[in-house]
Amino acid sequence: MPPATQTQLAKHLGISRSTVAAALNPNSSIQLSEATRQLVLQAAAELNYRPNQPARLMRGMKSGLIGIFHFGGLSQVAAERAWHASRAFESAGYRILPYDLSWSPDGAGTACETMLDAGVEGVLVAGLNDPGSIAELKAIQDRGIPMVTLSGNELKGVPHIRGDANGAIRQMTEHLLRLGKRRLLLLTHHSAKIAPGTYVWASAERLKGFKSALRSAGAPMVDSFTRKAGVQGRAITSDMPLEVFDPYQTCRKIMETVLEEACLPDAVICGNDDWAIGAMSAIHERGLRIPGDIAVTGYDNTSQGQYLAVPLTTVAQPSQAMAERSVEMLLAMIRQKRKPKFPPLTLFPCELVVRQSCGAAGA
Amino acid sequence: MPPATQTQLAKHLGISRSTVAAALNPNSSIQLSEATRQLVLQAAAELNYRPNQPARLMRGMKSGLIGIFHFGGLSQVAAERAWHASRAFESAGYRILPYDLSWSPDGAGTACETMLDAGVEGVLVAGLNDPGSIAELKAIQDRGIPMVTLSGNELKGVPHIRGDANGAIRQMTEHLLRLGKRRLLLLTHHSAKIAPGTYVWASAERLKGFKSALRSAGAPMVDSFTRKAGVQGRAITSDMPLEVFDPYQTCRKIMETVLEEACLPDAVICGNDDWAIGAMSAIHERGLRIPGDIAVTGYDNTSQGQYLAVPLTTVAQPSQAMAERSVEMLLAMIRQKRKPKFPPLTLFPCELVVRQSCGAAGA
DNA sequence: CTGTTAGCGCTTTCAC
DNA sequence: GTGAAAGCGCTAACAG
Repeated sequence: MPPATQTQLAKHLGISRSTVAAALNPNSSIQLSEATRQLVLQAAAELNYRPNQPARLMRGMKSGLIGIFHFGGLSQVAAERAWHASRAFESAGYRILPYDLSWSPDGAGTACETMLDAGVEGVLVAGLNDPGSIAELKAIQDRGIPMVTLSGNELKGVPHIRGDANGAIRQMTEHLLRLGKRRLLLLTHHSAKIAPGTYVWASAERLKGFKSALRSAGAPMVDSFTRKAGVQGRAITSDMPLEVFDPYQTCRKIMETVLEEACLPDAVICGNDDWAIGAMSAIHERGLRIPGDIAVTGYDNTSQGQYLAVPLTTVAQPSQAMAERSVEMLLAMIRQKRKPKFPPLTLFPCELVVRQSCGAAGA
Repeated sequence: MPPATQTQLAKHLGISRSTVAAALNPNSSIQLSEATRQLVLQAAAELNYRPNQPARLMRGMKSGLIGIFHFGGLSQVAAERAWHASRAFESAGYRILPYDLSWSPDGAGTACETMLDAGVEGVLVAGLNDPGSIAELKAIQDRGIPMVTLSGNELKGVPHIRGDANGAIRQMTEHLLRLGKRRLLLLTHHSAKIAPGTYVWASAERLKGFKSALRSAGAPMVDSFTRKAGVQGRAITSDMPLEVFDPYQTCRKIMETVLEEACLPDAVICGNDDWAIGAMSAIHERGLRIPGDIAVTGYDNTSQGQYLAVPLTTVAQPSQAMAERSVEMLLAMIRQKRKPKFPPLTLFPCELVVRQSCGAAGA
């Protein structure tokens, strides 16, 4: 049941192939009578004609396809980014080839080949954090295919767009200090398998913001909390492997260990909402109260946060604006022959979403 | 930077194209000396040769690609199905083209075209529930491309695999009855936009199981609960539109309405875990206790269920086995010229996962 | 073992 | 307006 070809249409109608081609191709250089055009179009519909993409690609035609890599379909922010980007590409007349890399434990290798084979004109890398995969994207970059990275890790020579994690965590820390918290714990992740030299901003920038707020408050960073008076800050950057289908687990384990120590934090700033949920679970299990005993905050403003027993204070990124900006950039790069110069880094400010888990009175 | 072609390799080496082709093609009918083979292979690596997929496709070669449609990347079961299916396809030597339809509000139309253009040899429809999309898959079916549906809606003439929701909900209902629950409420969803004549098994089968358990217990189905003694069953099938990024919302709203009634249920059986979380949130908001005042159960055994303030009793499907079975079927259909006859429906039994939200003592 | 040739479906250029 | 012909990169069938 393969669809009819132009040759078949031509034979069927008793005309030449190029006439058929011209009729089927709206912006053909060659003009023909409306009558024949309609004749061809009608026959095409009847005989179930369908343009053969491989053949067009071989002729050097554009595919109209944009590849979207993302990582972690389960993560709501990742999904939102991809969603908004998809909408934007589609309204610009492109089709998308979405590829969820969380299903490719062996990295992005085959995924890149599939994209290349499909003839993508540009690639949006939306939230790729896997250390191995990011390197494999070079295959696409080397082919001269425009690329933009949106959140996730950076790739040298590729414009990068992300939320201002530094500023957000600084704000969050200041917020908790204002609420009277004194022993603040920051929990982030930094894969042990990451390629050396890679800047893992997700953990590094959060740490910067945390430290900067504490510094302004004149508080020291410690390795473990003490009962001394005054504010103390502490950061744990885990390199435990993450479970694909249980994003809560890692932080729960970390928190369980922390809760066995002599002096506990009274506020825990988690790197994302899933981690916050894991931390909360460990805290509840221990019979402690949130936010009474320990405040917990997240990052990403996923919908779950609103449905927890103690609604989650978190950080909201402007996902839509970020996605749309990245699409604009990518399309500009595709359309202009001379590569437009975009800044290597575009930062979007984020907002605190104050609910109850931080212990704010007004929540 | 397009990769080198075979012609370029041949020119570079001063040999004929077909020699190059034979060297590059392991199972070529033509044998050549190891020396020349190596020579070609080395040159291929040096000049960055990469087979041109469109050209091979045009020669009628197999793509080695399997399309996977899924719906709801945010849903963990959907992701698990896709994950296990991907693994299975890959270990069978196929590459996959994953396409998340939750990003295509306009249906599966363009997605189908992209798949067709890429030359997929088979398509696995994993958990597609969207009413419009399912019809559009006919485009693929009509092309004679093997297809299997895994969970989600059925498609006429396509083998379908799913969990035994009927049996699972019957078990769940019996379990709650055994725990002494008397006013049982079943909450399911059934899109209003569904094409007439479509069997929406997800809600229908759950309802069957629910009714069958109640019938065995001699309990009537009611439209609203009363204070009369004895067991009563009630079912609400909502057709509210679902929010892509907030799967909890719908059931929360339903539950809020229910909680305003005079006589409340003492057990709520939700169609999936997300709904259970939404229901729990409404119940907590109201100041009621789970499971003390109202027991709540879910379906799907997503990881979240373990991290809730009251861990969720739910139903676990054998996702991996189901995914692998569907892969086996699809591959058999692809490999055998004469279509193997598979049963139109393959049912997998599910298991209760008893935690605390149902009020079981042993939990 | 190697080289030549044909042709997959399409677009484009050039003659009629 | 229409037709003929070339060629994208590849494979397969054949001849040398």
